[in-house]
Amino acid sequence: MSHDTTEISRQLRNSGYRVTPQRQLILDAVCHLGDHVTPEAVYDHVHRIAPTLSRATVYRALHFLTEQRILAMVYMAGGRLAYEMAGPEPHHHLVCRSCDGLLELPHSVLLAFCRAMEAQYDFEVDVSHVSFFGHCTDCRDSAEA
Amino acid sequence: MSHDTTEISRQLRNSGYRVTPQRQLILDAVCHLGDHVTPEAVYDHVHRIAPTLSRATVYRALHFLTEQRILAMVYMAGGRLAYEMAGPEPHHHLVCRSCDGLLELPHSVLLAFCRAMEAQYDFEVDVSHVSFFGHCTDCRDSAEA
DNA sequence: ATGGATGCAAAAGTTTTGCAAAGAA
DNA sequence: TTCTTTGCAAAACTTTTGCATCCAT
Repeated sequence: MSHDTTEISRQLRNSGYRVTPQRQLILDAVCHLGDHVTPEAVYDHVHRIAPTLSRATVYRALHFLTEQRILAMVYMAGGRLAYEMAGPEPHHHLVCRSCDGLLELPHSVLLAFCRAMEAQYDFEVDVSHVSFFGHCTDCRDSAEA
Repeated sequence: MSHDTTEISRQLRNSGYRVTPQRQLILDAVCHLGDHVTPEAVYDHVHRIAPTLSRATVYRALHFLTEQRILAMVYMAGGRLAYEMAGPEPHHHLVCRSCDGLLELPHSVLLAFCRAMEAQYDFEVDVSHVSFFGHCTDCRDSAEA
């Protein structure tokens, strides 16, 4: 996924925050590394480009960009956290416990379910991101062998 | 929830594992502490009863008992892991991001959804436990105020 | 120039591991 | 007796924090 640097910069500046080279590098890294990027992977990537960029800055930027809804947190198998670009439309993941691979799930498949939870349990499901864990075709096939 | 000590002991011994006082204490603790028990909470609890029981033993026992399907892992808000007794019937949780409270969801409400994932995406959702995050009635009400 | 952001280093928190000793079967 | 499990301590990891400095605006 790509991102609109100009638009994001404007959004941040309008809110009184600053667009620093570090934040841009970190955002580019998440963008470039894909779907479910761990803080450590981001650090490895940006640190090669900017050796003084510290882990603290990576963690702070990931939190910050998530708060600004530019990134979204993704729950991986084993309770680990990762990040990805937050699209305008929420989407969800089927996470394979064996290979850690992700399948994207359009938001529509969850809508009915969420409404049911609301009605039956008076609970507002956070639809910004949901992960389901399990096993993908490939891993099931190799397990059967 | 309570547990059948005799039955569990037999199961473990039949598989060649040992039933130690530590494992019994840890299992009792999870049982007693309820629905979503963190390793640290287990440690605090058992350590008061058996001061030499170490954190390492708690972690090892939790992993072990989960592998034996006597406990189940529960994903909490913020990516933290917790444990609970694994009932014969899988069940699921609505986890409130504000108060960390849990609502139990019967397995039946997920069955249709899982079957759809299987059919549409060829992905076998692990139905042993699923967590949905969001906000419960109480927290929504207080947020509105 | 101002105040938000960074870098460093240290601390805090969590989970894992090696190995000798203990103890369940 | 045998072999799993424990306890301790140390290590490995992950994430957070204080504070002086830097720099985007």
